[in-house]
Amino acid sequence: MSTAIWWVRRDLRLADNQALRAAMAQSESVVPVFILDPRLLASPYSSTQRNAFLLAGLRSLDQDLRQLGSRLIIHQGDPVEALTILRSQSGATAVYAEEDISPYARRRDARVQAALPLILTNGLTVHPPDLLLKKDGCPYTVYTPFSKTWKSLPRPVEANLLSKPTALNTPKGLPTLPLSFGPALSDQIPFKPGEAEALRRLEKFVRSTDLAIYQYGEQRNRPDIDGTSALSPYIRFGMLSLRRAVVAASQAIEEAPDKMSHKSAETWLNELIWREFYLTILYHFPHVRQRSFRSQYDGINWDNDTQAFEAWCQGRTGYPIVDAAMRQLQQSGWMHNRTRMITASFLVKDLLIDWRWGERWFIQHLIDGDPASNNGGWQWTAGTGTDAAPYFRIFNPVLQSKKFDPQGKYIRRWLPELSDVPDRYIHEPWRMPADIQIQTNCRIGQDYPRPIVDHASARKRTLAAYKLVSG
DNA sequence: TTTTGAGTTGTTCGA
DNA sequence: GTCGAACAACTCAAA
Repeated sequence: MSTAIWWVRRDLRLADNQALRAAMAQSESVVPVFILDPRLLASPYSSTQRNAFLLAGLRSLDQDLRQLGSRLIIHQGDPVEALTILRSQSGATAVYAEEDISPYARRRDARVQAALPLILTNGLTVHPPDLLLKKDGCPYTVYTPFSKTWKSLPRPVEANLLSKPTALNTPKGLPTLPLSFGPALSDQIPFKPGEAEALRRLEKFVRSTDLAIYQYGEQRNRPDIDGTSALSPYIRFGMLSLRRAVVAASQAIEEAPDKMSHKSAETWLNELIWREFYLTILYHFPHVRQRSFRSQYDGINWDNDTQAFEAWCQGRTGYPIVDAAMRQLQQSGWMHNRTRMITASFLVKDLLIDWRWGERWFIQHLIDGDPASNNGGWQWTAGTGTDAAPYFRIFNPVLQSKKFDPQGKYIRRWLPELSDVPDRYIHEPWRMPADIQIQTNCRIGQDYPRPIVDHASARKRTLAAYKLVSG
């Protein structure tokens, strides 16, 4: 009887899993394995809560596998060694895995491929990154033409998605580690791990009676409203395939009742394509993890004030929208997309701190932290990346706050010390007269920090620093 | 090869 | 208070 190993990495799902499908097609018996790679778990880019989410996700996958008569094998250690051991224990003839594109993953897979019969399948992206190219054969570096070509290619349809396997034959008696170890997921993390939860959320977003996907265009920018799909942690770990999300988006676009709804659903699809764009960029330009995509910006003379950086990390800059967002990140492991841009712009352009410092802090705290999207977002904000914001486009944290959190609901949720501050001063509490500061228990400089920089002068300093290297 | 049109997410200033 | 222009030219993709 032939046996194959299904090596789970960031595809913690049974439905629409091309690696699992390939393993099942080639073998009567399949061994699902996850390898806890100490190099990843202890990396300076790892996050305790993201690791906890992963481990909880593995427990959930193990439960799903038990229902099929199988189970998830856990190994700890170097992947080449672990797979070699597992191969001799199980008598497997091949290892199947979904291709990953990060520089570390590709080096690791090349090492495994040199030692073992490893077969990589597509599935992380809808269109493989080495196939979606310009007519001259080079990769796209601008989003709009990339997305046009992406949309011109055949779209996945529901019928083509593999339904969940109904049974999985796995050899018995393989040694495994218990999944009870490791950090626990904090109760403050508003994401329940697992494939079932991912699908429930997707259904709710695209089909619920409140038509969330059809209001996405307007509501997605409001951190005070639950207007986003909040699917990013699930897509990050493959509890939901990008392909399945695209199918849902395409159906919603087709069935849209009016023009605005149509546009909204199209906007959400574009967000999925942005994810694919940045995965493709990292695949073709791995140097972006170390340096600016546009090399002239490596010469920026950053201020890199460690005290200012610490204030930003801890949410003590004195700008409420920035501080609320940074506390949301630390407490809940997630941050709204609009405030990711606001806080990133503040770090880079108000504090003149190297975008890589912020990139690292985000990846150390985000449950959905993904090297490709995180790097793409930071380089976009810093103006150093592909298709980046022009460097003179500097967010004004007060205007952004007034525009996207008009009543200060988001601010008050994450900054209880500002809960009694009147609406009039909620976006810039340092303007409060002294008597109101006392009445509302919010003395600036004591209960809540004074702004650590003046936006107008910080803006001028940054424009000058960028101008020096651009041109 | 040269040319042409276009490019996620803004802000500030002055009329 | 509202509006358009300036920010600053540059790179990319495709004809």
